Amino acid sequence: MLKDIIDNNENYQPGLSIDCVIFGFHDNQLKVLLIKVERANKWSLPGGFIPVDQDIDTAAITVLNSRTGVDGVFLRQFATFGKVDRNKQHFDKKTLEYLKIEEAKGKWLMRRFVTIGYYALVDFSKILPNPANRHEIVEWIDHKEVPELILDHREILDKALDTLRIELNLMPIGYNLLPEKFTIPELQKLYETILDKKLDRRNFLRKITNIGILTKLDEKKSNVAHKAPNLYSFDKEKYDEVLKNGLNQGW
Amino acid sequence: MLKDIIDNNENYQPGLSIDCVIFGFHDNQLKVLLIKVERANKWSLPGGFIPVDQDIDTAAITVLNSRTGVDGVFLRQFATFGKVDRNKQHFDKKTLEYLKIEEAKGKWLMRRFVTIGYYALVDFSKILPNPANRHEIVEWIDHKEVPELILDHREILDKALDTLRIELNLMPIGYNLLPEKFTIPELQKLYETILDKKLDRRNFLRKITNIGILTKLDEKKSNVAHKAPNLYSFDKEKYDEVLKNGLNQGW
DNA sequence: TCATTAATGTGTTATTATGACGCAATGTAC
DNA sequence: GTACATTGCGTCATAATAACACATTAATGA
Repeated sequence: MLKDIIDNNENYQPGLSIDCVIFGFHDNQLKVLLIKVERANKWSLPGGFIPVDQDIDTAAITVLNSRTGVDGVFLRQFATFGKVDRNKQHFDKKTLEYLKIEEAKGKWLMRRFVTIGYYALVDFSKILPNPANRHEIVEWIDHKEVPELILDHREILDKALDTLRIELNLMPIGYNLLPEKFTIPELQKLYETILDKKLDRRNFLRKITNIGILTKLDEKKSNVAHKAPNLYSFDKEKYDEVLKNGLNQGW
Repeated sequence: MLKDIIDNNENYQPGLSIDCVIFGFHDNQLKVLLIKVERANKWSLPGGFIPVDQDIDTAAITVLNSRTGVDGVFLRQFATFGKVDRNKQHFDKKTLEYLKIEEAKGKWLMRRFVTIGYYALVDFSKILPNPANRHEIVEWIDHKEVPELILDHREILDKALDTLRIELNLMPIGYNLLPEKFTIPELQKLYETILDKKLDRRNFLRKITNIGILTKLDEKKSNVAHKAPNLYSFDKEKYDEVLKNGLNQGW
């Protein structure tokens, strides 16, 4: 893996990487897919390098796909991070020794790196977190309980969430985060979780249905306490149309 | 210049550049600062490389500052462009010969480049376009009359304008694009130019004043045909506050 | 069985924001 | 002076939003 890349580092863009913030939604919680390598004591965002013969968007899809197995999902570039010392001393001599990387080749890793941030929205239920190898742990972690991350990954994660919050006002969200059939309260919880604030049930219903991207199904959710809520699905055609044109016109 | 960078290319991030879309406003037109080198037949965005010991934001400021002489202006990263072939065959052998760059060193330039896009809003009246050398032309060009650009610079420019249009709905714009004292009709023209659509005079006044970022001055614009419009200035404190918190809450 | 409870579904009202205008005021040009 | 273009201020109908009341539903347990 990493060693293969180092050994063939001329096939990759030097000093440039990709990090993905992969969001999922489960148990009314916003989850983030994080990775921990055996030896490390901190978690990190799934990332990767950019083959010289691949578009950066393609490289991002590869990163996402290798960890989640899904493709065709919502994936968007949101920012590029390039503080001078952002990866200072990340790969020290000891780590290189441990990874059995020659010092000469290790220099490729030790140089200053700029990273391009992407965020993805995926259907939690369809994902089986997929470790790249047996030395790696991949896990969904509640975004409110994210532990200390390596480098500036915390900053990257925060910026991704900020972007998602802003984009919530510009486009519909949910198609990639919820199962095919869902209830309005579930969709509302998703919005509330992302925005980290309570919304009025009745006003939410009116606003979300007025957008015209929902199809009310002739079916109720089963096995629930209390009144069974109606099931809905997204009208993909209208959803994509709104995605393209945006929600609010503003001026 | 370029030759100095190539000769000391180990001091710069390889395969990574910065391009700036610098917007100004003059004669009720949105202008873009473009560059043409003597030998080239196409215009390009002002750009530069990233010293290994500089944050990318700092490098962007350097690019902007070197062409316009101003600093402390609005400068924002908006996207990173990394199609595989975006700079394919941009520097060919002939060009390298012309620039008196040895073939070995020229390889640094010929590799695949990813570029980070920044856009800036500057006060047209305060800027003296500043060529980096005598082989270079720097000019303000009406955004509606931008000629063919090199590489994917057209795409970069379009994306910058798209971003600006979206951000117009999220934050106040004008502080960096207009002189200190301005009239409401001038501000409206700015909005209309950016959005490329007509706005109702009276509704615009109401909406823009309701934001609470304008100070009505006890002064009218002089030397104008017809009724003299009142002068306004931005209340910087409130302006910055709204900039930070955003305009629309949406949900 | 049936009241309790905690959800969902639907509707109402007051307030605010928006879009589409009317009209008077101002200052230049003739 | 009058014509004219532009600014400044206001009105009105409509739409969007926030706050809230009440009926409905289904599981629970006395």
